[in-house]
Amino acid sequence: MTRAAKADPHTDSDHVSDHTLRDLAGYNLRRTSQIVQADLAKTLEPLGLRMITFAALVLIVDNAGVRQTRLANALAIERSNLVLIVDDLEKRGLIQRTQVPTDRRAYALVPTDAGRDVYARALNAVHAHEAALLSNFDASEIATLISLLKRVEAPRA
Amino acid sequence: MTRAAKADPHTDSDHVSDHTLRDLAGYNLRRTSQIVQADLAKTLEPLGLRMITFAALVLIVDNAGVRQTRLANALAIERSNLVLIVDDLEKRGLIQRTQVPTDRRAYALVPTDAGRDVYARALNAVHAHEAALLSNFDASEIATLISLLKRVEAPRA
DNA sequence: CTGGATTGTTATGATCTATAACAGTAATGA
DNA sequence: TCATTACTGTTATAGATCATAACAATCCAG
Repeated sequence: MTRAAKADPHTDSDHVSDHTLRDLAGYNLRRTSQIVQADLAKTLEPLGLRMITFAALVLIVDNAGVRQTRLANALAIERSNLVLIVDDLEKRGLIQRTQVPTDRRAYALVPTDAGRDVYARALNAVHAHEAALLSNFDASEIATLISLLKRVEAPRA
Repeated sequence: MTRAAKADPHTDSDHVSDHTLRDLAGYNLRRTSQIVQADLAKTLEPLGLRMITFAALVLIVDNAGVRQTRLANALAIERSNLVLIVDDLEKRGLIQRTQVPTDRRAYALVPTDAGRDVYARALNAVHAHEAALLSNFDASEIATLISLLKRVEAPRA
């Protein structure tokens, strides 16, 4: 047996009270997000995708022809950090950088058939993951959670 | 004027649709958490605290005498990473590593008066920050948000 | 046409995190 | 008792993540 079974009622030495932190939305947000992201990463790993790579692929499929700067804005990451992500997607044949006729600086990002296929499979995996993650939530609770999260974010948009 | 005022109704080239991602709890969690953490960091910066250092200080004040391994568990970080955090708090005179009579390997972490003072001021700042962050939420909505976040996390505890 | 802005890119440093290894100490069980 | 095992704090290290600055090529406004 591990140390978990230890019980020593006359001392609280193995209980750390974190109620002060747990009353803070920010702390709960941080903790919950950490857990969910770690879990999601495991879900996407078999598909060879990281969270941010998956998100980029989704936006490229849903917005064929999008350019990198706009994609970076939508993902709330720096243009410079998007470069390697797009490189990765392109090297694996999931998207292509195509010329924009009206602007020779820019690339229009378009998905390949393989990209659309991985998109579909990844999305299924993520949806299954979320269903498992939120198995003790009903539909309205999930909607409430997402709605509240968006509202926290919204005033800054 | 910046580029923001541009409007070109016959093309959606400056609108990136992210509804697929926005339907995912995990993605919203990630985005919201990023924003809140960045904001919280700014709140704590004037006090010389990082998020995790603040959290550690709170737990040490609320659980005087706690040992490092238990503190790391409560914060969900590695023992090794806690060392520098505790070093920092100790160097700045906010806590002390004191000997545990019954176990010469371990240190009992106790706050100093200065530590309790910074704790109080930091907590006030964070509470004010959260009030501003959630200014368009009523009390019950905040409670709901925190409760839902805890429930996502709970099955893994 | 020219100066300023934008696009994608590279390089770089800061921060954060997980892992492995270690010495010292404690606990366990034969 | 003593030998093995487990735990504590620590150090070192490598990976991931992220923001910033600088750059050439290109576009745009006056």
